[in-house]
Amino acid sequence: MKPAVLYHTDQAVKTRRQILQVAVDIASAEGLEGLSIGRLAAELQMSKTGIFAHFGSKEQLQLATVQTAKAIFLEQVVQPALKSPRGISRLKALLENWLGYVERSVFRGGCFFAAASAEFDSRPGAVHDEIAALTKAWMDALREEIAFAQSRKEVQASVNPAQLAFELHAYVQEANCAFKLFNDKSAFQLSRRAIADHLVAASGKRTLKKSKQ
Amino acid sequence: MKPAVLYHTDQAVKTRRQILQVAVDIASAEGLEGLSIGRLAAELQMSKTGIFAHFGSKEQLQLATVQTAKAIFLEQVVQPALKSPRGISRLKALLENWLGYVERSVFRGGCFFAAASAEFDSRPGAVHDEIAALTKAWMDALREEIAFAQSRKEVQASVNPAQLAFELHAYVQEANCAFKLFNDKSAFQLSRRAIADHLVAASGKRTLKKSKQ
DNA sequence: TTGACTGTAGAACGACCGTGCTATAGTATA
DNA sequence: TATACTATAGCACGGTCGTTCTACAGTCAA
Repeated sequence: MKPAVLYHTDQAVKTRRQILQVAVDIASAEGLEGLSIGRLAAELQMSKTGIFAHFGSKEQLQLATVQTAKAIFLEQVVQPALKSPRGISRLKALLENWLGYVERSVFRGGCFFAAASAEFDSRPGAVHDEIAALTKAWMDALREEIAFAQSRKEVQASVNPAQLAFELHAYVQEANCAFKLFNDKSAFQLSRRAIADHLVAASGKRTLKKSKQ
Repeated sequence: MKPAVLYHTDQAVKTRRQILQVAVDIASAEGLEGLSIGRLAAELQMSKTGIFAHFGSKEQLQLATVQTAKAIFLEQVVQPALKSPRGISRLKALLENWLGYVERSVFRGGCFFAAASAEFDSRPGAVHDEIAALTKAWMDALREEIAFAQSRKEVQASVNPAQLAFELHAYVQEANCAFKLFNDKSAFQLSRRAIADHLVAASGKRTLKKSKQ
């Protein structure tokens, strides 16, 4: 592998960004292995070398693609949620933004990380490690938000934050899987209902149903 | 594609079975696309032609592999649960057997169908359709068992069977994903806890905790 | 003993893979 | 205007893929 050339010019940065935009789209639907350099070259009307030189190896291309997906995820899911106040409110925003990001097909193949996780969960390497780290960070974020909500009495003290995070994450993941496999949007409805009911239960309020607002 | 030869001799049936056993193992860990005929030939010390002739095409090999996985799943998860009486008891058995089948690594790559779903959810074809049909059948089985439990008053009338099936399925799927990605068995504990708590809630009994038995 | 048929091997095909070498047009610097 | 360097192209390599054609040893029926 060539030690990944220099490439610091404005144009090079722009080209690299264009490549990665297409790469993320392909990878989300056909996997990070299915993402081939020849395929990218054809799609971008460039030579294979032209693509390759920007990364130096297939693995580096995959890692850069994951970083690009991470940036999109942060922009689409996490950042908008930061406008909501910490605690149950932000937790709801994170989950709802996640569902929205899958529902409106930000990535052609559904959640990029769900697809990448399934693809790399049984093989070693830097790509696996990166995806595992990012997934863990997301789970940690959910758990910490729950813990914060608990400190504000928005969530009952008897709730185990890791347990609740596991369950909420399971709901959104399941929505993604069901939607992609059956191409049926009703999975989002089930997921939203599961989240809402569960959060009500965790809050301890019997049946709230805030009338308006 | 050659029209998949005749092959009805005892020996041919045996060979085919041996091939598929290895195929299922490879496919669960490296995907149905990663399952290559050359790889299979090397593993079985046969020629590529020797393998190929049994199926006629890669797609037929993949479909046969899915059928083999289905048979194993039925044997490991569904059949043992049929010993439990219908209703909440059998529902619990189905879920627990599923967790056990992942936990003891019946397939090297975790749940075969979870992996195959993620791999084929974004592409058309017979393999996708078969996997979707099998996944749907499993979901239907959960839902029907819940509906039966409801008819026996084991589950509250207010519960929507499809909703509960979605949530329970989400828990087991999440256990599989977390276990494979992080190689951490604690996911099973979280999953079991989620299932148990949820079934208690659905049964309507406030906090049962049957003392012994 | 002959002949048909079965299961497998060997070799080859065209296509695509990731990667490396070399050349070159374009740009920036001197 | 001459020089250095950047970003990309062209081409080729060895390898693997799914697939096909042909050959052949083994078995079984006549």
